[in-house]
Amino acid sequence: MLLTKCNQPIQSKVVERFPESVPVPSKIARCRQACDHSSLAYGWNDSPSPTPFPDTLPESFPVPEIAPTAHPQVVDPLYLFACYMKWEREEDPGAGWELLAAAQSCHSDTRAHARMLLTSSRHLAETGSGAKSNFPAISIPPSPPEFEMKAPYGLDIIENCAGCTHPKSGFFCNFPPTALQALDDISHKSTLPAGAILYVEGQAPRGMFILCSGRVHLSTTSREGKILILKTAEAGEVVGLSAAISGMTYETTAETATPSQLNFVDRKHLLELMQTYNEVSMSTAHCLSRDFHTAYRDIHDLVLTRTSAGKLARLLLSQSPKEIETAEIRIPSSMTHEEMAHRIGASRETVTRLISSLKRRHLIRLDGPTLVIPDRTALEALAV
Amino acid sequence: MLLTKCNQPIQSKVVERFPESVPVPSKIARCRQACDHSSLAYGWNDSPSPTPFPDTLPESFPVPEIAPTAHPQVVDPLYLFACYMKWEREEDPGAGWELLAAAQSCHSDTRAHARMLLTSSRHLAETGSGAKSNFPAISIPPSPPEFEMKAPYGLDIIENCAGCTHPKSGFFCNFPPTALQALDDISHKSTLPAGAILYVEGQAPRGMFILCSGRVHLSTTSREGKILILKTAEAGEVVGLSAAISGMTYETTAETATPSQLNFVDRKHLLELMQTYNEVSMSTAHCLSRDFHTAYRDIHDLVLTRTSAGKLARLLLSQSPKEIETAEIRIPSSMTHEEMAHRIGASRETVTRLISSLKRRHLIRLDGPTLVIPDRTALEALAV
DNA sequence: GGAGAGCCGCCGGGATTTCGGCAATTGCCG
DNA sequence: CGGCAATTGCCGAAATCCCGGCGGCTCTCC
Repeated sequence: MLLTKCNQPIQSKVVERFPESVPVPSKIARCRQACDHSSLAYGWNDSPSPTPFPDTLPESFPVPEIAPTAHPQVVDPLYLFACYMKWEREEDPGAGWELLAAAQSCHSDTRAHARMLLTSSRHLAETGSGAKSNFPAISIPPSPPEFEMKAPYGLDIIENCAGCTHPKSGFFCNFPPTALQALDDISHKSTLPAGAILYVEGQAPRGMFILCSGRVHLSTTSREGKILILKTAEAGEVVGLSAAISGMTYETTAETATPSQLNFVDRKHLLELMQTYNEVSMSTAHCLSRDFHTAYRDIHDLVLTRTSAGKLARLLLSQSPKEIETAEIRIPSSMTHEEMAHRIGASRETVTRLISSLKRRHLIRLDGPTLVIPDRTALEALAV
Repeated sequence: MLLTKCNQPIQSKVVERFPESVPVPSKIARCRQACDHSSLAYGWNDSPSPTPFPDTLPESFPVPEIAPTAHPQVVDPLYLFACYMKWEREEDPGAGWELLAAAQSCHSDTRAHARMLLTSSRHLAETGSGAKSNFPAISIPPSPPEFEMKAPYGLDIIENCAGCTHPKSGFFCNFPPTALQALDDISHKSTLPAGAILYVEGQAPRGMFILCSGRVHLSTTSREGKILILKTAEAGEVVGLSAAISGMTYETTAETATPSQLNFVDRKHLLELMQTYNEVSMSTAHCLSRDFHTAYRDIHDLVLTRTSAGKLARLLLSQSPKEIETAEIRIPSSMTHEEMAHRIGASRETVTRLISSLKRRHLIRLDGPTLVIPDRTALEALAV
C-alpha cells in the first residue's frame, strides 16, 4: 500500500557525485531519510561507485543521468553557489546534480537556496527547445534494495494505458482507443519512490506527467526559502500540463510524496497528439480549466482569509471527506505541523499555536494518530 | 480614447427598478460616478420610466432585462438581505437586479454585502444548464445620453472577427478563416460602459467573453467584503473562458474598468466550436495555460511575500514597462491607494503608509499625476 | 537498551498590519 | 469661485504573526 508520509522506510546507501574542484565546506546534520552512517563523515567522499540504474525505467525515459540521493546534510550556501557557478560557466552536469540533490534536502534552508539557484539558472530557464541541455529532466533517489525490481515500491504496475482501469482515470485519459494507443506509443511509464523531483520551478518545460498512482506535491518557494505547497495531485491527475502547453517555465516544483507510477509525455509529442486528436485537446482544456478553478479558489482562501486560524480550519475541513455527515469526523493525521504550515503559508510555530488553541477549545481532538473533529460547523464558523 | 480610471465622465439619469413591497431603509451618499442630483433624495422614487435599451446591443445578446445604474447610495445591508430573500423565495427578478446593482456600488461595504449574497444565491450557483433562470447574464449601466449610439463611449467598433486587425488578437482569435467565420456566427458583439458586471463570482457559467477593446477587472470577494483584484484583462484577452469550459462556477467577478467592446460566446456554442475546429481547442488550451501560469505566479507573489511593502513594490514594478531601461520610469498613476490595496490584498491604510514611506526614502516621486521611479533596482531590492 | 533525529510545545520580543476615526487636500461640477 | 465628495495623511490601540531558541517526547536504528 501507499505510504502517506514522506519518511518512508526507504533505506539507501549514500552515493555521491561530486565536482572535485569545488571547495567543500560542510556541516553535518541528519536527515529524515535514514542514510548509511558510514558515509556521514566530514566532507563528502567522492566514491566513484555509480548508482545502479533502476530496471523499472524504460530506456526512453528522459533520464540522461542517474540522480544521487538527497544529501542529508545541511549544505553550505556558499558551496551551493559554487556549484551553481560551476554549472553555469563550465557546463558541469555534476554540479547541476548537486544543486538538484540539495533541492530535495530535508533542511529548509538548503532546499531554499538550491531552489533559488535552480530557478535563476539559465540552464533551466532557457526556453529554446533545440538547446541540448546536458541536464537530467528528473531526479530519482536510488531504488531501495529490499524491493524486487519487478514490483517496485509495492505498487501495482499499470502496463499500458489501454488496459488502465483506474477509477479516476477519466480526468485526462478517457480517450477513444485510437488516441489511447497513440498516447501509449509516445508516453514513457516509470515508477518512482517518494521524494523524486519531477521538475523544478522555473525550469523550461519538457513535458507533462500523468500520475497513474501515488501522490505528487506541487510547491513553490520564495527567495527566502519559504515553501508553499499549492496542491497535491492524486492518482489520475496530470502534473506539468500547463507548462507543457504554454511553453512557459514550470510554475511549481513537483515532487513525489509517495511511491508513484508516472507516465511521461514529451512536450512535442503532446502537442502533436493534440493536433491529431481533438479529444486530447478537449481533455486538456478541461483539465486546465479545472486546475484553474482550484487555483483561483486557493488564491481566494489564502489571500483573503485574514487570520491563519481561518486558513488552518479550512485546511482541516478540506482534508475531511465531505459526504460523511456524522457527528464526528476522523482524519488520519498524516501531516506534520510543518507541512500544514507550508500549505497555508504560515510558520510552523503559528500552526502549533493554533492547533493547541483548537484543542483547548475542544474543536479538535487527537485520538492517537487520528484527528477528530467533533463539530464540523464550529470549525466552519472559524474558517470565515 | 479609452479612459484609464473608473470615474469617467459618464453622466446619467438615475433610473431605479425597485421591488415596492420591500422595506426601504436608505442612507444618502454621493458616488464617484456623477449622477443627476435631482433624483438624489431620501429613499428611491420608483419612477416607472424604463432605461432605453442601448442600440448597440444585438437582440441576441444575453440580456433579458435592462440593468439599472449602480445605486450611488450606501445601501443598508438589511435591505440587501431582504432583496436576497425576496429573490430566492419569490423569484422576483427585480430584487435580483437590486442585488446586482448594489454589487456595482462604489461603497465597499455595500459592494461586499451584495457580492456575498450573490455568491450564496441559489439562482447563480445552480449548475443546471436547463434551468431557465429569469435573471440577466449581464448588468449594464444605462448608456450616457451625450454619446451617439453609433459610436458609443468613443470606441472604434470592430464589426466582425474576420476583419479584426487588433494587434494583440493573436491571444485567442488567430483562427483560420473558416473557424473565424464560425466564431462570428455564434458570437454576439456588444459595447459596454465602464462598471458593467459581466458575471459574478459563484455564478453558473453562461459563456465567455472576448475582450475586443477596453479593460476588465477580475476580482474576488471574501465574506467580510475584502476585495482582491486578481487580474485586469486587456484588449485581445478572453474572460470567463475557464468557467465556460469546465462548467464550474465563475471563480471571479468580471467588471469592465473602461468602456469596452466585448464578444460574447455562449458556452454550448463554444464547446461545439471546439469540437468542430481543433484550432479552437488548441487556442483555448493555450489561453488557459497562460492564465494558469500567471495565476500561480500571483499566488507565489501574494502569499510568499511576507511584507506588504514587497507586494507593493512588485505591483509598482509590474505597472512599469519592462523594456525601458532609462534612469527614470514614469507611470501615469491611475490607481487610487484603495485600488492598489485591493490588488495586493492589503488595507488602504497600509498602502498609504507604505507610499509615503517610499516617498520619504526617495524611492518614488510624484510629478503631478505621474508616478516616477528614479531607481528601478532599489525598488526591485524591496520586492524580495 | 542507548543514541540520535525529528517533531511538538512554548516563551518573549519584535515587527507588521489592521481598525476606527478624523482632518487636510484635491478635483470636479455647478 | 464655492461646495461637495473622494482621496489622502495620520494617530493610537489592538491584534496577529514571525523569529529564534530551548527542552521534552517519541520513534527508529544500531
